[in-house]
Amino acid sequence: MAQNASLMSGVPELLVLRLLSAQEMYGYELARAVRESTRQAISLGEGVLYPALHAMETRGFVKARRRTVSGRTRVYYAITPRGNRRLGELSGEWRRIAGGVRALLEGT
Amino acid sequence: MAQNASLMSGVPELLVLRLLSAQEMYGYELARAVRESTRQAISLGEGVLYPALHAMETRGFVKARRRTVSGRTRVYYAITPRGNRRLGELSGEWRRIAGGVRALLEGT
DNA sequence: GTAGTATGCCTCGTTACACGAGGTATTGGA
DNA sequence: TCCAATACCTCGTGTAACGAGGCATACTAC
Repeated sequence: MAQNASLMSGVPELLVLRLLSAQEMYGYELARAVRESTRQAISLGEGVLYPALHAMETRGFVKARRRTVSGRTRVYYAITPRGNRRLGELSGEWRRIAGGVRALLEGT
Repeated sequence: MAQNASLMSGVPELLVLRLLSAQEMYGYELARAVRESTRQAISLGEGVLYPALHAMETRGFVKARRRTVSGRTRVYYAITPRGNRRLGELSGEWRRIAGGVRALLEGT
């Protein structure tokens, strides 16, 4: 699936935070969840997902917790209160932008 | 109005092409039209608009035509066939992305 | 046994682009 | 005479998506 950098900006963070607001998840699981929840419309490459997660951790939006399951190391991420606020901001922005684009595209 | 770079990527080009697909317009006019058509949701700064127009001209999506009106020089832009194809692609991408985001946000 | 696929994490370099700040110039109204 | 609106432009900065590459383990099929 051809991703379009120039239309995806900010979206990965929004999607990840939204998924984590429902439950703790690990990276690989998040990748799958994004594909499924967007009905294959969006797929986050690992070169996008992992750096995004690290950045969000640095900024205090998520908290990481390593855990080994059947010989494999997973890094589980949980959303923080700060991350929840961020999610609120981002989804507000998204609604504003998406609403504006839709208004213009459908033009009166 | 605080613009959010990380959610706007690719959007300016899409909006401008869509407006030009209805009629020829000049830069300043486009800026106003974007604000109005998006119901003040989106405002393209000149540092975004003009470089975007130049890039689109270079890529053959629009054609520029200078015209002096009452002592002021305006640069009118018209969409090209190539630009129309580009518009089709971009709006398809947008629908895909926006649909995916909406599906995930509203999630079950 | 061993080859291939799925799981699971990571980083680096490139490219693209939004944005603010700054610059120039003319017109017209207070 | 000053200031807002019109109308164009560029440069530098910062952010972020993306592909390609790398590492390692588990499981399944041949």
